[in-house]
Amino acid sequence: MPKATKNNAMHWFRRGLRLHDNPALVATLEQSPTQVYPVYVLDGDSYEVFRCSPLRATFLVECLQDLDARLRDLGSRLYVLEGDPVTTLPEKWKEWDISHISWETDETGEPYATARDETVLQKAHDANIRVLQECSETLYPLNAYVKKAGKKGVPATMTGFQKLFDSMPPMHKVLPAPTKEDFPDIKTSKNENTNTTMKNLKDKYLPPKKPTDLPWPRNTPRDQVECVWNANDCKNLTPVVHGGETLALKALKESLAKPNWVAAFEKPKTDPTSIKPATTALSPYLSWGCLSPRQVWVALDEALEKATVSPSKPPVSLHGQLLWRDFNNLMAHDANNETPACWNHIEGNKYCRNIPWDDDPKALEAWKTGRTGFPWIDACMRQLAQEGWMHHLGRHAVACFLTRGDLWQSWEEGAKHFEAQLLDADYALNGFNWLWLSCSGFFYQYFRCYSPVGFQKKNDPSGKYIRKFVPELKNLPDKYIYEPWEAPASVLEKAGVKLGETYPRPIIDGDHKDVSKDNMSRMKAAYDAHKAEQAVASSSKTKKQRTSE
DNA sequence: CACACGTTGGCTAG
DNA sequence: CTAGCCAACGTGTG
Repeated sequence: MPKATKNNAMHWFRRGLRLHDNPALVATLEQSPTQVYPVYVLDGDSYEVFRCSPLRATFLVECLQDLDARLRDLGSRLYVLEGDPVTTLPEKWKEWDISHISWETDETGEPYATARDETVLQKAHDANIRVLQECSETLYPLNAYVKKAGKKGVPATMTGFQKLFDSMPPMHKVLPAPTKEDFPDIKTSKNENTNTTMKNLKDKYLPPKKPTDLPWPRNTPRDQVECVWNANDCKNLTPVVHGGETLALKALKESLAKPNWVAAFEKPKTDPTSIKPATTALSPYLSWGCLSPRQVWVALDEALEKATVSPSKPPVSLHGQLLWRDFNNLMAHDANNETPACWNHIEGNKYCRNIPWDDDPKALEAWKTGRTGFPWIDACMRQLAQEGWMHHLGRHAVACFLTRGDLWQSWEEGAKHFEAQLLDADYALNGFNWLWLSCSGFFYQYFRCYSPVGFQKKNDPSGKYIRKFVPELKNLPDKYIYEPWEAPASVLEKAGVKLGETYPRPIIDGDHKDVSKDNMSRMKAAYDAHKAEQAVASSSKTKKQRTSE
């Protein structure tokens, strides 16, 4: 029998945990491979798993289970490997006689993924394996924005980004999910070897069943892992959404079922104290890639066609939310392009002002655990722990409180906690929003400060949101639900609240008004110092230019 | 150099 | 419910 040219494909899922609009997967199938191995590598050191709460772990497990089920519907399956992709993948290339591999490009410059992909690329080259990479994490490839922006560089304001976006050519069309016919049919395959291999793998490399099946980071001592938990911590959690492409597509359909709601959507006007999310809550699906942003974009277009009210516009509209996402990704890409690995750090981040934050582990811990003594802040933080989600404006309030507003703690610490806890934790978006809220970058009006007391009284005067997530306060009368320390002793007693025992007194020294005023002058000083630094830098630059002339 | 503007502040007066 | 002030940021445009 003549030896056929080998043509075995591997598609490596990382983010992009979906079949629809997956150009890298399609590119692999277009090679008409004899066999296809869709793989996912469980990697404790990856950005997604390194800091991973039980809720995030559960979500990932659900995504992988769903992906496997959807592939099985097409006569294929998912192979879940474990360990460092840099060594695990090459082992399987050899074992499975792979000739080409595909994956969705990570363009954000997230340091772990960037180094990992460079190594895998090199090893594939050495092993004579063809690599097919496609961009589908954003509406346009980030590189396409960079090219279009040209010499003057990418815009660092949303207005500028919107102009750039409007100048882009038509968007790449949404690719449908592959069908059964796109996958090789094992049953009719005449290749004996392939059939035997597939049979031998039948009970191997199955997706994880529970969150505790996920690996811990390989190179970090257990006590230094950011988020340590066990099976017990997985009980009684109520995730805002469950993982997987199937549920993602269903949620998308349901979100857009009311065209007039879509058209009228204005993000700042949605209610953070709603018990059921007042927004679409599609962000976890976009973050893990269960949903394609282009798919959402097109679905929004279709919904708007059916609307009878005039549509809101970016940046507050639903389309606008996708623009923010691309903009944030572009900023991360640009920051990391110049000084690698800086985006979720202060050090070396060209978009971040260095503000001399305090370091108070007790304050940080109180914030993380929802025990600051400010019921609205604590309710938000406890919703995060309970559901893996909180409304965008809640995130604003707690981020402001932790940093420039009250506690004066570094946004890096807040960002790490969000990365561990949020189902939608996203490298680019999380970094951008912490820069914004702490007034370290992109937003500078530090005199606009959220009140941890009054901010949501307008939406929720009776404090039903607080009563749900901070149940030890649930019997307080409306008048004191946002500020229990103002309540007379008799009222507290009647509600069963003992301040300092059943619920903390406010963590800050004095009134929020006074503390935030003081912090504003600290911001002013930090900004002045920054200005002075800039002046020195630019004058030394001018000098250099003169000397070189 | 002046001025408008910036996804989503708080507060008070009317 | 709205307007205007608070004290006053940086960026982009003319």
